[in-house]
Amino acid sequence: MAFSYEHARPALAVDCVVFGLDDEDLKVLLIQRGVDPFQGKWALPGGFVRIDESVDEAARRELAEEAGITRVFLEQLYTFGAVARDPRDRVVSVAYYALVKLSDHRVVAATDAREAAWFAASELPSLPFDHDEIVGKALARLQGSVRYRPIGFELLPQKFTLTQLQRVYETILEKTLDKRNFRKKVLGTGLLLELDEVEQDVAHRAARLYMFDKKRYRELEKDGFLFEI
Amino acid sequence: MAFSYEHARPALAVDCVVFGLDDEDLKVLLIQRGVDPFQGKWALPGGFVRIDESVDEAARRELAEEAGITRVFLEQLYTFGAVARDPRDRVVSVAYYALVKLSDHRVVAATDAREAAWFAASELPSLPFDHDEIVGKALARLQGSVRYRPIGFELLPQKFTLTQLQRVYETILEKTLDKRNFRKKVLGTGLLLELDEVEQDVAHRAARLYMFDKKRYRELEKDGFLFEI
DNA sequence: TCAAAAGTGTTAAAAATACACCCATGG
DNA sequence: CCATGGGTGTATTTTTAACACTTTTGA
Repeated sequence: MAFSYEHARPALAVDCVVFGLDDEDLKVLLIQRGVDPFQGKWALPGGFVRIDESVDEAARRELAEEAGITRVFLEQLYTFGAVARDPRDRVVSVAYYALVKLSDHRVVAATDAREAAWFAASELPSLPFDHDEIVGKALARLQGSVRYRPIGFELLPQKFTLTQLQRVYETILEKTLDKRNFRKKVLGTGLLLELDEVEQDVAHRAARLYMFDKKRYRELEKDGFLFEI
Repeated sequence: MAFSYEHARPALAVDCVVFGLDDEDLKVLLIQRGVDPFQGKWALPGGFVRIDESVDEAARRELAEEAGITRVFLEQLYTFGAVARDPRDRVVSVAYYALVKLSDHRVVAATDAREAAWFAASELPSLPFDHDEIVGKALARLQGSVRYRPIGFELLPQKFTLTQLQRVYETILEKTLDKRNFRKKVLGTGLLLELDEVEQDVAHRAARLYMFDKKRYRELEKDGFLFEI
């Protein structure tokens, strides 16, 4: 079956920059390409947009198919439309970035026999197409967004310590923060629920656990409240 | 001549939200559609991406063709990819927003006999496709960007008074600002060149003219300087 | 009892805000 | 001479930044 159009059409693809955070650093998920061009090379997960799905749906589908990742924070990043960004065909790609709780996705499901693996964002191999540029833009967006929107929580388990949260910000912003000032500020937002629980199995005083109060955030947001760290 | 592909492909279009500022308010440029669907209705300027041009180039070309607008600030906004956003065909649209000096484009060149006109952003007619949503997103982006990036100047003549600049911010942010504090802040950026000129033909004391120091901004930007009003 | 991280307040500096009058110009 | 907008400084409040020790816990 073939499809015919009066004018030539670019192919339309999606690519996803998936971020995760572990004890060491910020990670990006890469997939070993199963097809040419660049077969065997590490690249961003992605694929072509089908005719009967939205572009957003395509991004979610590719994440699920290629990495077994579902129900994550996913947001459109930028559309890359240079004529020669793909050496074979004209392909325009809508890039997305995702934030996942690494604890949930430590073992990446490489579904169709393709390898998937986490790489430190600061030590990525050189990537095919314009994927280096896409990752660069995603990092910049992440750094810009994390201070003004409550998305840092997406990288942590549902229950987390304030020190873990501080590490999220320090890792993304690439600078150290003052512990007391940080706590003052995040608790000052009124968006952290203090739980009657502490972390388990640590070889020192156990820290209190908190949750992000998403419901309250949505209410405040309606009234024009701006999150800021 | 027809083009045939193994898989069905969405058509790829661009749409542009062009902002201008006059004495009254913030304006958006609309074009009367020359073709179906929605022939005769006011809509955003735009059109299909050609196979041999980048998406950015397509946006600039459409602006030039449909409105005679060239050499303006133009930036990608968001890609709209819902399946049914166009009632006839599957069309994914990469939206852009542009800022123009209305003084330069007061008379819009309606090239191919189609009408073009400026509408107050707050009183737009209801637009076809998802163009209402696109304009909404463009306004939100403009409001978010104007405080952190020196783009307000794009709406003014090269030489402007501080009162004109203040009006840019007041109009976009939809709130009044204190004159003394505003001046303190913009002059404090060190990015305004004070000229030895004043405005002409006003029935009161003539205000001093300033220019944005783009060269100096680019230097400071390299060193991590962040513009902020 | 030691190591390791949790938890906690105050002070100083900087930035943001509120606020009102005189000045220059053209009509 | 008057109407119109141009231009200017200070005091207060709020926000941010700097900074160090005691507590808890498990090994």
